Amino acid sequence: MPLEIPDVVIDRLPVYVRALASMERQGREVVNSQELGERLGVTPAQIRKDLSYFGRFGKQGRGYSVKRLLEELRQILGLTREWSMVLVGVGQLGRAIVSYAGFAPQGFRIEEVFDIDPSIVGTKVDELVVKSVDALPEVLRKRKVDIGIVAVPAETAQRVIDTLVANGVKAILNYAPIAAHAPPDVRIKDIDPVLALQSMTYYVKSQDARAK
Amino acid sequence: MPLEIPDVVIDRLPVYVRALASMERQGREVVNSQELGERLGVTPAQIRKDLSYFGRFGKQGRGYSVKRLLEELRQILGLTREWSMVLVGVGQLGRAIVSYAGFAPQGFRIEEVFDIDPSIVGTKVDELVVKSVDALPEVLRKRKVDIGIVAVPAETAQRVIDTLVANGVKAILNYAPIAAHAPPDVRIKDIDPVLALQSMTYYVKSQDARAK
DNA sequence: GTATGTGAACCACTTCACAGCA
DNA sequence: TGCTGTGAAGTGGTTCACATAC
Repeated sequence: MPLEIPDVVIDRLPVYVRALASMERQGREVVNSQELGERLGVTPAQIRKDLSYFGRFGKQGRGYSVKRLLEELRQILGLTREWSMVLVGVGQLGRAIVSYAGFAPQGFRIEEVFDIDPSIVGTKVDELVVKSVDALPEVLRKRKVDIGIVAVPAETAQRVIDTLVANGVKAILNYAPIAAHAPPDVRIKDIDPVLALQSMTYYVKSQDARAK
Repeated sequence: MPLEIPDVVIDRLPVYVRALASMERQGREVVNSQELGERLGVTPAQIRKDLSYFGRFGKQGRGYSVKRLLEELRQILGLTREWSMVLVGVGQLGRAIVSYAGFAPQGFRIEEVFDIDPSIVGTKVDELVVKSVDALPEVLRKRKVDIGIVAVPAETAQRVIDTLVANGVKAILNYAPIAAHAPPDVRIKDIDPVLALQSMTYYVKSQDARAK
């Protein structure tokens, strides 16, 4: 229905969901844009505008029903169902991702894991038997896989992404330190703590200089 | 010198650095904004404009010296020195962060690790003896610590951040799933794969719907 | 001839401010 | 009365396009 919703808006919705879920657990029934904004470091107008892209979920003079808004946003984002993922790259990083406890409670399941190293293939990681990357295309064709997680070294990351894309994966979570390329209908999100650090240093460096 | 440089520009510089470093390793001497842009999925004008905030590093008709530009950007970002970090939270995630091989080569060193759990305090993680969070303020006052990494559960994350801030830490890498609060002179970057996944589902969900 | 550096034009997102509804 | 929803205004970042320099 809504045809031109900015990406930044979509990126904020999960943040709202997280806050609302927390409030719901605390038994809160109603919240207004003012309070939600303070909690999230966002202006109230921003929140209202964001929500207005999708409908009218509030009640004037009252605010938003926490439960209702949470349900609506989950619906909008597609968080009411399970999402199946495959992980490629079972090194240290890959192992950490498999055992990360944050995915499952939110409905994200790693269902298969792959690696290129023959000495790893066949071993178990957290209940999952590591398969060869050679088997990746076949598995992608057989199973319905929603999301690919890439945790291979930089050199092979683009190739892995190409394979995922070629076999119909439309969403990729990329931990490799590369600027990944993919067609516009494929979403890629990068997780790169080093880039995050390297931009923060700019500001800290400036502050140091000023302090002197 | 830098009048009003947008945060987004600063965020892109490390990406340029990474690409240039890769090109330097490959022996490339010169690059123009066109090619760099294609490599990174950014418009050439964007690159030129970004760089123009800091100086004139190119040569008309030729492009940029890879070596020179790399040096300049590293200087600007403060990547020519080592940065000392502390990690708070030595659970599964924290351990993975300590052993992450990507930090050290870029000059980011985890020098101390802390946890609240008495059964973990005193044990070793990758050469580092885990200290009690109670000792965190003292350590921060004694040692010069540039960056704090937060890998504790959501419930305690804000408290940890407050402690870091109260003791002079100006940059925080936050892995906890919360909207962290800090004064404006403290930079916080969040690493949250779940938020990344939860926004991608929006688009994949839409595509699925369209495909039917 | 070729690619940079940059003011100006453009575009996108954010914030304002207020009408409208509970 | 209080807070939402939303056009309109404002802000900030991106892209254009060309003078400039090699």
